[in-house]
Order: sequence, then C-alpha cells, then structure tokens
Amino acid sequence: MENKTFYLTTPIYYPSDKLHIGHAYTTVAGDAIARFKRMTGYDVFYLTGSDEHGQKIERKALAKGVSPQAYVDDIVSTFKDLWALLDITYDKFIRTTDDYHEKTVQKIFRKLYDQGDIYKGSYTGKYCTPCESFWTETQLADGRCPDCGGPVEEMTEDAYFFRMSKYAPRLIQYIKDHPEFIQPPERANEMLANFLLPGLEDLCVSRTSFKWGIPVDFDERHVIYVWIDALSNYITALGYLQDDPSLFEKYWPANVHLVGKEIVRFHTIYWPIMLMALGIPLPKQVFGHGWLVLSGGKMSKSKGNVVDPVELCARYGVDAIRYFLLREVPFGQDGTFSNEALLNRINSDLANDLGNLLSRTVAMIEKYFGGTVPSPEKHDCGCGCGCHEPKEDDFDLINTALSLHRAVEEKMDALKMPNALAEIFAFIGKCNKYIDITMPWALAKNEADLPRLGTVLYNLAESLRIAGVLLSPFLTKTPEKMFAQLGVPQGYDRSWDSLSVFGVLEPGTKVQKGEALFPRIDVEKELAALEAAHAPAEEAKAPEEPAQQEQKQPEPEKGEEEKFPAEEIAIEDFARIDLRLGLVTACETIEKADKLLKLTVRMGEEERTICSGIRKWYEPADLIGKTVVVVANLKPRKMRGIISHGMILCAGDPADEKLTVVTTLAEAEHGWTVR
RNA sequence: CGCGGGGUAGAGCAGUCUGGUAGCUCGUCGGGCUCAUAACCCGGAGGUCGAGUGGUUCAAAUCCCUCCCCCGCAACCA
Repeated sequence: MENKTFYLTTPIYYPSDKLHIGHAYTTVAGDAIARFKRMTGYDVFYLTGSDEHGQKIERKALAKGVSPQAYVDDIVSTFKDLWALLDITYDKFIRTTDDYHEKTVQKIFRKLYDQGDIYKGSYTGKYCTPCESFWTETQLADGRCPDCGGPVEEMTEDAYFFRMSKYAPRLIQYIKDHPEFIQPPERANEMLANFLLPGLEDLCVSRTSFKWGIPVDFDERHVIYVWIDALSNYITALGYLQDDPSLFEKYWPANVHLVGKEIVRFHTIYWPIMLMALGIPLPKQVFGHGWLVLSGGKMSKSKGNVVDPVELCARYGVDAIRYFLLREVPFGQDGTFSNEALLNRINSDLANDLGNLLSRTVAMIEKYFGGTVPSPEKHDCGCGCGCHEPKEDDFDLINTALSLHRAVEEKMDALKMPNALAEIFAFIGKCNKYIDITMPWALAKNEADLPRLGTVLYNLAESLRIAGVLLSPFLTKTPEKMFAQLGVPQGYDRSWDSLSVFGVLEPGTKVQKGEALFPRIDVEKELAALEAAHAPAEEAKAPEEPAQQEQKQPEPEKGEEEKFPAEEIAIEDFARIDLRLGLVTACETIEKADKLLKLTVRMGEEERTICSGIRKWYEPADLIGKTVVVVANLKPRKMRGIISHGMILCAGDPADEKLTVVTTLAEAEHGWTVR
C-alpha cells in the first residue's frame, strides 16, 4: 500500500510570454490528479517547469536589452506566481537552465553520441549570406533566395543527427502492444499513420545559428536543440545520471505525461525513442488533452481575446476557476471557453447546488438544534418493538454516499475529471432533493417528529462532509470552508478512507454558519462589467462580487500588439516605403492555396505578380479593373511556388472577419505614388 | 481524394466500440415548497439523431456505402 508511487508531469512551458488559461488548464488538471492520487494512498511526484532555451528567447531578450537569463528569470517568476495562485501542489519545478539539468543533458548527448545513436552529419543546402539562411531546392524562387531574391550558393553546415529510424520498428510494436500508452486512443492512429508508418527521418538535434542553449560539450560551436534538452527534463528532474539517482529509481517510469495535443508527437515518438536509446523504460502513458477554444475563435493577442487566469481568479476565486476548467470540457477533447459558460457553471453548480445546500443545512441545524449536530435515530432493530421504521429515503441517500468514492475513483483512474465531478454533483443534487422529500421544516413543527428531524439533518451534515472530502482533489479552499462550517475536525474525518463509513461526523459537533461559499453572480451585469473591463481605454472596474482573497497581480498589457498609437516614427522612415497605385489587370486563384489570390498589377510601365491572402473575402472577378495600393519596394517572396513582388494594402477588423482592399476615392492613374 | 475531429431539442454535450422504448446540463413554460444564496423540488413543451425516404437486420443515432457541411493541423495569409 505504501509503496505505490505515481509520477506525473506537465509539459515545461516556454517563457517567452505570460501563461494563459490553456496552460492553467493542463496544470490544474495535473494538480487534481496529483491530489487525488495522494489522497488515495500513492506516493506522488508531480513535476512542472519551464523550457528556457532557444532562438526566440534569445531574440526577445536582445530586443528588450537584457540577458536571456534575466529575461527568463523574470517570466518564470510569473509562472510560479500563477501556480501559487491556483494552489498547484507540484513537487518540483524544473528549469532547463538549472545547472544539474544542463550538465545531465550534456551527458545524455555524449552518451548517445558515443554509442552511435547521434552522429555528426552535414546539412547541404543553398545558403543566402545576407539572410543567413539555408533553403532547400524546393524553397528557392527561380534559383534565388525566396526572402531577398538575391543569389544563393551551395553550402554545407555541420549538424548532429539522431538516428530515429533505427528505433522506429520497436516503437511501432510498442504502441501496438500497449494500447494505453497513447491517450486518447485516436491519437495513436494519428501518430502511426502520419509519422511512424511513412518512415521517420533522422532528427537534427543541434544548432549553430544561435547560442542560447546547452553547448555540446565536445563541440562548442553547437548547442543542443530543443528535443533532447526539453524532453530530458522528465528524467533529469529525478536525478538521472547524477550523484543521487534515488528519485529516479523510485519514480521512473512516469505514470502519466500530461501534454496538449499539439505536442503529442514529440512525446510519443521522439521521447520514447530517446529513452529506448538510453535503455530506460518508457513512460506508461502520454495523455494528450484538447484545447480550450474561445467562443470567438482561437485565442490570440491580436484578437484581444486572451483569457488571463489571474484576472479570473481575482474576480471569482480560485476554486470557481479550477472547477470550471475541470468540469466543463471532456478531458481529451476540445471545448469552448466563454465568460457566459463560466458564470453559468459557477451559479448553477457551485452557488445554487453546493453552496446553497450547505447554507440551508447549517441554517436548519442552528435553527432547530441550536447549532449542535443532532444524533441520528437508530433504526437497525426492525423488530416492531417501537423503534423507528427504516426509511427508504435514508437508505437511498446513504447508499449513494457510500458508493460514491468508488465511482469517483473509477472516473479518475481514466483521467475523466469532468465525469468524476458530475458524480459528486449528482449526489449534491440528491441531497437537495432529500430535503424536499423529508421536509424538515414540517417535522420541526411537531415535538414527536424531533428524532426524525435529527436523523434527517444528521444525514445531510454527514453527506456534506463526504462531499467535502470528495471535492478535495479538485477544489482547494471550498472543502476547508465546508468543514469549518460543519465543525469537521482535522484528520481521519477528512481522509479518503473515511468515505467508506457513513457516520463519521460526531453528533454534538457545533456547526458555524459562515459566508456563502459562492455568492450568486448576476450574469448580465457581470458580463457587462467584464466587457467594460476589457474595453481598451477603460480602467478595470472593481468586481461586483465581494473580492476574493487572492492578491491581484499587475495587469498585463492588453493587446500589446494592437496598442495605439504605435511607436512614433519620423517622416524619413515612412519615406522608405514606396507605395504606388496599381491597376489589377488579372486575378486568379491558385491551386492548393485556399487563402491566396494571385493578382497581376500594372503600375505605369511595369507589371507585377502579387499574391495576397484575401481569397476569403474576394472573388477574382471582384478585383479585376480595380485600383489598389501596392507596397512596391517590399522584398519579393515566394508563396506557394509563385514569387510575390509586393503587397496589396487592406484594412480589416481585429476579429479577421471583415476586410476591404484599400482603393482611391477619385479616378487615378496607375503608377502614381501614394504619399 | 493531405491528416485528424465533428454534425443528436433554442444553446452546450452524452449515447455510437458491445444495434432493441433518444438522455443530460443550461434556457423556456407550468406547478410545488418556504429550511436556504429570488435558491431548492416536480412536471410540460421542444429532436424525422447532417443528407441519401441508400444497404445489412425482425430492429439502426449506433454497423456498411455514397454525398454535403463545419472546425483544427499541415502547406501558401509580409
């Protein structure tokens, strides 16, 4: 019993920006699993962290004028703040810039190199010196650089490669033999059909184009590229190849790697193959969950619809957010996030059903029994000796209460958090109904019914204790508040084991009515307030609801990419852009390019081909004969095999729903300069 | 024919693997109750389960076939 271990991981997140609700989703889910496993007797190790290397970070830091390390230090601290806010009980937070991680990754790299799984190869391609980029034959535009149109030359660059193909057959077999390895199962088909069966290419695992990474210790020009660096965190965090490997020995192989569906591929192909090469057992399961899609489309900064978990917690409390994330969307599928859905969930489940149940139960115990939990009648006699008849309603309630933990365990073992919560809330519904059936207020009117009344209220209080215990993996503050109101002491009374007994709560315990668990929210008002808070110019309004205890973080800048006015420029800067009027003489669609239109544009003597991603809004016929504004001195670029020489100016709304090509008010000659 | 997911009551979903009275949540309408956070409980209305009045079957939301539509990913929005 005590030796059962459970090793659970989240992805390590990339600190190029603040985290959003999607990251919170994964990590809260992991936390619920971790808490559940701990309560049910497992020795749990829950790992999360940050993946801090790479060119993108290097560039962002440079742009900000700080060192990459300073840059990531800053952002990673906001990660930790968020996890603290959401009550995430991780056992370790690994950073890929941690010293032990870097050293171990170097050892891993060297080991794989020494045994021949990583080899130094070379990459031959067409190189454009000014752009510092390699291009493949197919990327070239007329034999020239697709970026700048300049000449390219054949160049060879060294790089290290991982021999993926060698292990592919073993992995294919493993996946077939272990149907539980990739979850949900349809992802396994996806991986096999898309990547494994067509044949794996060797993977390039080093880079020379940037420095912000872990150097290959025997070839300092190279840094280790993301795969080996990042994925290894799951074992370096446990001390693999380090002085003290005891954690590794204890917890590996991982029970579950929790990942988003976009990185299932790396975790079910590259990572297992790395482990095979290292001679380490594979993780038991990789679970790829779905995404929270916003009602207005995918989350993106330019749409201004990024959902900030910090703000939500500040408004509604951590438990409301945790509950919504865990309950609303089937784990593994995509689901939609909307403020309205969130508020409805909070009201109907947390406020109306759970909060109100506690409130009415405690209120009745105070009113009818002076705040002392009454004793239930004994009705196990059944001999007709004057004792009370067993009540069917009671048995029904009690039996449900007693079988509930098993139902929850079953759902949780399949990582079905929403279903587990549904079980618990079905029981809460049953408690509300029980009140209706038994009508305590009627019993209270008759002295003779007092014992029955006591039984009813005892059953309710005990049911709430059980609900509180069952909710503990999911909600972090609420069970505590429930126990406080019910007078449940610390210890066994709150443990998972106590769920198999109905009657743990001691009669005579004092209850204490407290604040409403979840104050009901006026949805319409709140939606209006949210909208106001997100209006760019307006200050965030104070929440309508009593502020929760959570500390407010500095507001992130809203829609920073859309900020207006943008940075000022001088007239000379503008003058560098050569804008011309052009006449569209021909326009056609391009095969296999569902976003592009290919336009032929005349500007004075010159005629050009320009590709533009406006097919969604225009038919070719709409544009022929129209005058458009062209950015004439833009670098030519190859798109879908066609060189686009220039760009057509358009105006569009932030949601990307409406768009119009910019044209002139009066008749104008093509070739004129726009100024 | 690139890969994948999906189309079931006004909305969001379950049911499909393992064919057999079409279910849940929210909303809506009506009723009950008054202990409670205008909450809770009960009942009603509302669906030819994307289309083929396709195939298999005694029986299809469920299995097979064909087609249509939506959404992701990928390749092209500079």
